[in-house]
Amino acid sequence: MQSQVNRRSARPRPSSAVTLQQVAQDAGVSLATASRVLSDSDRNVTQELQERVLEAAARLRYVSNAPARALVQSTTSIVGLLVHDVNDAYYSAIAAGVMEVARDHKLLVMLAGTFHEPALQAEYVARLRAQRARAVILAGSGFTDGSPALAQELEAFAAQGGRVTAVAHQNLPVDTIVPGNREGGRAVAEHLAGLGHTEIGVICGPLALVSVQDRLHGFLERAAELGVVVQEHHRVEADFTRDGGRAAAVRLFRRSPGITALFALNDAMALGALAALRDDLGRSVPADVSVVGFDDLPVACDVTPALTTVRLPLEEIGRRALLLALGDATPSPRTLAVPSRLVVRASTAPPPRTTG
Amino acid sequence: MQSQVNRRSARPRPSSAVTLQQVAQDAGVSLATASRVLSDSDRNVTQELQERVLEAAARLRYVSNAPARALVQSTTSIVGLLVHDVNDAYYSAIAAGVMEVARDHKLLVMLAGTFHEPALQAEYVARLRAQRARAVILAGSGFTDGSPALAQELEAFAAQGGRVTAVAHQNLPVDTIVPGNREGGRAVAEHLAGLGHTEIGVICGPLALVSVQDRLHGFLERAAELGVVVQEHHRVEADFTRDGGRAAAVRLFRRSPGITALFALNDAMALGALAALRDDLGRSVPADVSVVGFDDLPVACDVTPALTTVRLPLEEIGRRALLLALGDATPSPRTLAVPSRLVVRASTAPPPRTTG
DNA sequence: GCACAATGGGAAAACGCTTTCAGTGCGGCT
DNA sequence: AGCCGCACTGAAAGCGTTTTCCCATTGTGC
Repeated sequence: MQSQVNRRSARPRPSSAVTLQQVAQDAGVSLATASRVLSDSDRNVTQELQERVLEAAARLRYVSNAPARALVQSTTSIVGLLVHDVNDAYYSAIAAGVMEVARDHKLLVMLAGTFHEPALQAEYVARLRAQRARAVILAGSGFTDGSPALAQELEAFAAQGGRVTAVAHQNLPVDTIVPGNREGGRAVAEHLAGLGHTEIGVICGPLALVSVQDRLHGFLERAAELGVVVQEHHRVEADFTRDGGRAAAVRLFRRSPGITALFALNDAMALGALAALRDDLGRSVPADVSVVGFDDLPVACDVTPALTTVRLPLEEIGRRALLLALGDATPSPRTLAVPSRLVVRASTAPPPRTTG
Repeated sequence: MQSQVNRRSARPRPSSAVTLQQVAQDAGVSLATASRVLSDSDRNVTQELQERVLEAAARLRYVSNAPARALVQSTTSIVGLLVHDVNDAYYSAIAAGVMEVARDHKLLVMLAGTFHEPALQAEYVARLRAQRARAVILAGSGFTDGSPALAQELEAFAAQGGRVTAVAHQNLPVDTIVPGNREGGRAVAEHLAGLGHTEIGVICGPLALVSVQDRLHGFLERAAELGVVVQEHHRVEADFTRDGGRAAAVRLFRRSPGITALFALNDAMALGALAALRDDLGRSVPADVSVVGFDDLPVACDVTPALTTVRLPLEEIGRRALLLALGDATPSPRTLAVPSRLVVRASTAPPPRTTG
């Protein structure tokens, strides 16, 4: 007895949406003709009929049913954008670049926040596959162990004709953008070593992240080349966030008070470190301790002292990522290197004299 | 003779996507049964068949064709989110709230950046209507003159069964979230007047924006009540950005050097003003000039001095906006007030003694 | 003036799915 | 034992498009 009620009330809606059929009727033409007028087909339609259809469509405020269209064409104008955290300036910047290209190409962007859960990442790719999205952009850095579930989903997506671009991922058989992480790490090492620092602390993000690994290894590599050894206990792993950076800085200085320079593997953590040095540790920057970040988020030049950091052209990365996915599929997978650049500001200086 | 060939080769792509038909075949059941198993219908299917279908689906990595599904159900799990600028922390925060609720409700979010062009706003609503989106959230503040094109599109969208929530809009016949803009403005007036400021400059965003108007009027209203008159030439209109705020601050102080407090109508502009005071005007904050912002973006506590501002619970606004759109449609349109709160930090202090 | 190509319009098929409707086999009741 | 009803499966209709196929009409060359 309840099934009746349920079934009725479950019926979604009258859905009074205007259909092409109605437009055709209103214009006094066939369905086929109306379709030809409104969906820039290559078939010609008489001026006269064309106008009648256009007018009817405008009058009825007709917009074509995208799902129906997608069904018959088996493609859509949707692209997916996967990020770890929507409310992170790093991803906002990338997203801005993506949106720009999307606007120019009349594409719709589906934004998916994975909330740092790897499982959600694969799930979203599956859903995007279900949507028959044209492309997916993995903006968030990948994990060094390469999640197999994600790889499988991407494979299925590609098999279906979807395009994929990954940013800072490893071992994924898709077009990949390689930001100058390693190179940026090297530049930081050079800068700090050049200033005369020898006791350098490093605040890492999750070591499982590809970009963390690249930045760290670039840094260690170049530091070693320059004769600066970063001791194991001068490195701490932290959340890739402001709070993570703050806590890590405190931990690090409690352990090794002699540190004169701090390299945080992204700006968010550097901001936290700055706060910790100022509020928790009472050290002044750059007089007592130099601080370097990574990414060059807009905030970097608004803090005091302005943060020395490595600039990654994030919007450009977003643009390139989508463009790559929109380009020829033939010589795939390709990789595209995007260079980074050290930006020296006020947060770095030579180490204090070892007053004795 | 050619028709044979054409029919095969004209098909857009092999589109090797797995269909439900194939799953059914693989499982040795009918299309209907497979559908019932995979689309949580209310009909029962034998344990045995259920397993066979599930197994086949997993083996073939089947995901249902969302457009096809949308076509028959005439609804989707898509919600649209319209913002003015993707790369603006204000919208990132709202978006984060929206994404959170979207994740919990298994919805897909289409993010549309209008790049401050009102025309794009209406166009995106139309495209979202074409997509049969379930709801649209207008996160960007509306214009006081209420764009008629947008209103029309929204009406059409609603007529089709779509839900709409607007944030800080006026005269739109849709559910609306009213952030405590006016109230926040009042709190700022009280704070500054209480400190003893009488020469207060205001850096406004575009006056056509509803939220700018609300913040400004709340401020002026309360200031007047407390006997503080903000002269016309102490108010400047600027871009709602950091650079806009910076330029405006310079302009304002050139014109009226006697100002002892500055109220920027959002944090981005306040940041610019801080930079201008420090780098261009050589005034110290808060000793010479007090500065107040609005929004309480995460940066606000990272700048020096930390910014006194009005906190708007942006993520909460995002969550509420989507929840509102997902709720009952019956008692619509509704309005939901979200309170703001003054957060006093280090950028405000009593005015300097009028040294004579 | 007539076969023939070219042009443009309309009927109908197909896209992949959900859901209705009609069936089939089975157990329980009188 | 026969019938009804129950529980399930499968065939088929339809969602709103695009696109094919076919037809009618017109213009063209001999």
